[in-house]
Amino acid sequence: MPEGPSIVQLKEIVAPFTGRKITAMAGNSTIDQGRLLNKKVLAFRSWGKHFLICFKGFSLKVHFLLFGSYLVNATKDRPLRLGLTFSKGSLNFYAAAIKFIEGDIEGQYDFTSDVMNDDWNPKKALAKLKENQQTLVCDALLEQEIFSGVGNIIKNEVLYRARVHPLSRVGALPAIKLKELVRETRKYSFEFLEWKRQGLLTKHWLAHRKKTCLRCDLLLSSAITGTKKRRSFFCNNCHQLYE
DNA sequence: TATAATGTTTGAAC
DNA sequence: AGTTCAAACATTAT
Repeated sequence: MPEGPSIVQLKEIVAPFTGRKITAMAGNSTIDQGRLLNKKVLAFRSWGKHFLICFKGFSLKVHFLLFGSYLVNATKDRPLRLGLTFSKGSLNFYAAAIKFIEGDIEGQYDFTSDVMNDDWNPKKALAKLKENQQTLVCDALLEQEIFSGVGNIIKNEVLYRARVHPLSRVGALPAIKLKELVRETRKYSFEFLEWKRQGLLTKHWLAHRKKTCLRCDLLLSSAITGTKKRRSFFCNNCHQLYE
């Protein structure tokens, strides 16, 4: 359930718990759960795929990895990782990686690299890309220090829209194409969020897990690509390979 | 029902 | 000592 936009949606869903005190904790998380008792949530924040629950002096970082999930005011038949009970309602995490972060969140995260953040800085992303000339674009898009929050779906959809072959070298892309990639990554991430809210995300996939190219009507290629070894879907006809 | 998948960290092996 | 790689984790739609 990861990728940045899904975490932004989670923030929206739990917003009513802001300012609430935790009255009980449960679950198999090995963190010092007692520390959370009677603590008031100051804010829910996020950085890429990191979901952050901020308290005075520390924060709780929740990462959903590949299979993590959450339920609000509900439980399911799976081992509970961490359950937070508020005076009115509860927030339950399953199969997530959870840790404390000490001190103020500011300074520990560079929010200008988060594609969903108001402080997102496309120029910085572009500059970082230019420092990675040899990197394949399929890897570069998944680089959290450059595009925090981008996952495999966003990668595939952005490359399809920009018509860039996943095995292209960053350094081989014309400057204008590189800019387009950065712009499209931000744009698609917000479309992802909107479609996710509507429950129509998968309906709008153009490339990810698709079999045929909507532009060419040809079969899409599906291959594990890059050093990150994640699957890419691309059309050998309309995705341009820059090398 | 077997498989693949919206992901990252860790520690062994080169 | 730097780099690569498999393992581990853990769930569910297709």
